[in-house]
Amino acid sequence: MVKLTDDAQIIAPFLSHKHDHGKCVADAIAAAELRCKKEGLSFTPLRRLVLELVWSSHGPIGAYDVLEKLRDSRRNAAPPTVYRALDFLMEHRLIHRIESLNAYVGCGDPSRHHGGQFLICRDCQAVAELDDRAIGRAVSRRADALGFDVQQQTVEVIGLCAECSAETRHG
Amino acid sequence: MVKLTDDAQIIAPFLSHKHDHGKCVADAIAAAELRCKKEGLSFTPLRRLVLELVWSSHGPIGAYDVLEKLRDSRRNAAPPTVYRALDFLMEHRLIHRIESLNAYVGCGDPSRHHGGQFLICRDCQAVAELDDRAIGRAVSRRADALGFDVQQQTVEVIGLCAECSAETRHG
DNA sequence: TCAATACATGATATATTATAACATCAAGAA
DNA sequence: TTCTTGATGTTATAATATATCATGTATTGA
Repeated sequence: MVKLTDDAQIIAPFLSHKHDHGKCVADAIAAAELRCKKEGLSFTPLRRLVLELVWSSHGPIGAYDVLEKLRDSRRNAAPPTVYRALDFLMEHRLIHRIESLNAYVGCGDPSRHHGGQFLICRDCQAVAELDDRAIGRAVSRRADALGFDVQQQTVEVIGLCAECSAETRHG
Repeated sequence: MVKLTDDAQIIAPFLSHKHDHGKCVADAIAAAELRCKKEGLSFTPLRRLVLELVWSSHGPIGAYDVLEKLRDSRRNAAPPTVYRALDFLMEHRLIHRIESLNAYVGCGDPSRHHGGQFLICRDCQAVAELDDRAIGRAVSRRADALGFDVQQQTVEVIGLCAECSAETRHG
């Protein structure tokens, strides 16, 4: 996790297109395991596997793509199998849903409570997850002024990540 | 349109649950007509009708609900009929899509360019559309810091509007 | 005016995403 | 053990969205 100021943190940064992804996945699973243990959650083999599959793409992945991968090991897995596991993982904030893509992405830091803010690269599909309180506060301030009781914030920014943006400019 | 500060405007406020909605729709259509004329856009009867239907609910409405209403006057309308009209209206910012609801809502002020920020009431489905530059700027600042080239911002806040929130508290 | 063109719509089929409903199984509590 | 609860299996279907090709209509430019 990269600390920018007291106020803004990058929960999951954009990564070089060729980072050590095996380690990413392993770390994420370990963190999830830890948190489930702490909170007495039932981190079953299925849920663990689905979490691995979501992480395996290291980008937003659709439920049916997860299902396809899941079928490598569980031949008759059906949509509810996947959606139930995804629901569990979302409920306990181990993954996030990207509304504008109908897709799911691993949470970069399940140990902390944070509003999901995402930068999504249109080119390489990479996602950076932020926790920028300046953003959250700007939203809350306006909502408060209108007497609106905020339950959930969705902030999704589509564009080009630095790496892809550079590639585009240079040919 | 309500001006809050130099910086933040409510494009479309929460309205009392019983406001004069006929006027709302009429105003929206008139504004759309004006803008299409100015920009030489083809505001066909179908597109106009779909825009009216989207406004008629004065809240987010699904494509298939629009389709159902459309069939009152166009018996064999099919999904592409609606989706094409919705695409046109979105492209020209006469309506917005609420990603977290898979639904569409009339744009409160098509004459100005603005990032869509929405407060969505979970209870009464009302939507307030904002253009709060503090929010937009907070997002842009962070994106810039990461070299991210922003193309589109989606900010959707789910919760309870003041009216529903009061009802909840008082029984 | 007429053909050529481009845009808009009609019509059919199908893809993609998500949930309902009910059956079965497995683990722990009474 | 039996009961209960939560997790998963299984089948069916709902809800949302797009592809494709045919047809119609408005403009425009020769």
